[in-house]
Amino acid sequence: MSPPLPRDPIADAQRNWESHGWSDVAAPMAAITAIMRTQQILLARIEGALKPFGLTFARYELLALLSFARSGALPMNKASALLQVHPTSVTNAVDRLQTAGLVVRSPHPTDGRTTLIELTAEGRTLAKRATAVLNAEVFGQSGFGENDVNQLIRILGDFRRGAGDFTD
Amino acid sequence: MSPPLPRDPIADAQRNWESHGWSDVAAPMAAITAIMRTQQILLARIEGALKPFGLTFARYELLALLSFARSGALPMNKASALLQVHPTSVTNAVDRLQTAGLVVRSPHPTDGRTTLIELTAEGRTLAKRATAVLNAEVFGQSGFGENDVNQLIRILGDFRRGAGDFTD
DNA sequence: TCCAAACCGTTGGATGTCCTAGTATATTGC
DNA sequence: GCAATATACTAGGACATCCAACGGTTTGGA
Repeated sequence: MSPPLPRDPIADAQRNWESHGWSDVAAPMAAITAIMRTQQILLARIEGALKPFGLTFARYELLALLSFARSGALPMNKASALLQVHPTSVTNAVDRLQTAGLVVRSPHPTDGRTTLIELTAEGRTLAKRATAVLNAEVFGQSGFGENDVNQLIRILGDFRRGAGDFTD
Repeated sequence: MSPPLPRDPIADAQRNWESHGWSDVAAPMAAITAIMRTQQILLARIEGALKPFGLTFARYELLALLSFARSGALPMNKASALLQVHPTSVTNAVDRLQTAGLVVRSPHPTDGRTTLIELTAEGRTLAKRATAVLNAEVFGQSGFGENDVNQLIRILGDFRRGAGDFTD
C-alpha cells in the first residue's frame, strides 16, 4: 500500500468548499466523499479475503443470499431485488458461479419466464468457508468502534429508507 | 426505480448472522454492507447529476482536484495519490478528459518521467458548472441530518486514518 | 378469445477499477 | 562513470456495473 498522506484529502476538500462560498454543502460533500472512499477500502479488504476462494464480493453476496434461502434456490429477479443490483449483474454473477460449479440454473415450475438459481453442494460448502473467513478477517476487524457501528447502522438505515430502498 | 422492499434486506442479513452464531460480527457486517449500498445509491445520484455534462464521477473528481490546484496543473502521480485511486485509473480518466478538450497533458519541466495534467479554459468552466449542479442536486439534498453528517465525517475519518489513508 | 402490455432474462456496449507487465527516465551505490 | 534499483506512466486483460434493446412468456382488458 502507498504511504499515508500527510493530510486528509477529504478535510482539505471540505475547506476548499468552504473557502469558495459553498459552506452550506461542504459538510455533506465531505461525508459523501468519505463514504465513497470507505467503500473502496472495505471492498478491497473483502476482495482480498475472498480471492483464495476464487470469489468476488458480487459472487459471494449471491452465494450467501442463496445459502440463507430455505430451499437454497431463488428466482433471478428476486435475487436482483434483494441484492439491489441490476438484473444483468446477476446474470453475470450466475454465469461465473455456474461455470465454477457453485450454482445451477433451473426452470421455474410454473412461470416459463423465470429462472431459478440453485446452490450446489459445493456452492453451499464454499459459502460457509468464505463466510467464516470474512467474519474473521474483515467483519471481526473492521476498525469501527462498537458505538460507531451502531451509529452507522442507524444513520445509513435512515438514509436507505429515505432513498426508497425499503419501508418498515 | 424499483418499488421499495417490504423489509430491510440488511437488517435481515444481520438477523441471519445472529441466528447462525455469528452475533459477534453481525453488527459490523451490517454496517459494512450498509456502506456498500449507500455508496451505490449516492454514486447513482452523482452520475445522474453529471450526465448532462458528459462527465462521470471519476472524471469530475479529477477536474475538481485540478481546479483547486493553484496552477491548475498536477502531476499524474500526485493526482493518483490525492484521489486514492490506481494510476491506471487516472490514465484512463485523463485520456477521456483530454479527448473532450477539458485537460491537456504536458511534460514536466525537470522530470522526464512525469506528465502534468493541466486544466483547459473549457475544463475550468465545466468544473464550475458541474460543481454548482452537484452542490444543488446532490450535496444539498443528501437526506442526511446535520448531526448525522458530522457523525459520519468523524466516524469515517477515524476509519480512514486507521486504514492508513493519512496521518494528522 | 385474443392481442397489447407487462415482465423476465440475456446479449452487446460503455465505463471504471484493479493487476501485471513493459518502456522510459532518475537516482543510488560501488 | 556505470550498473542496479526505483519511479512514472501506459498497454492489455479480468471483472463488475449500468443501460438499451431483443425474444420469449404471461397477464389482462376489449
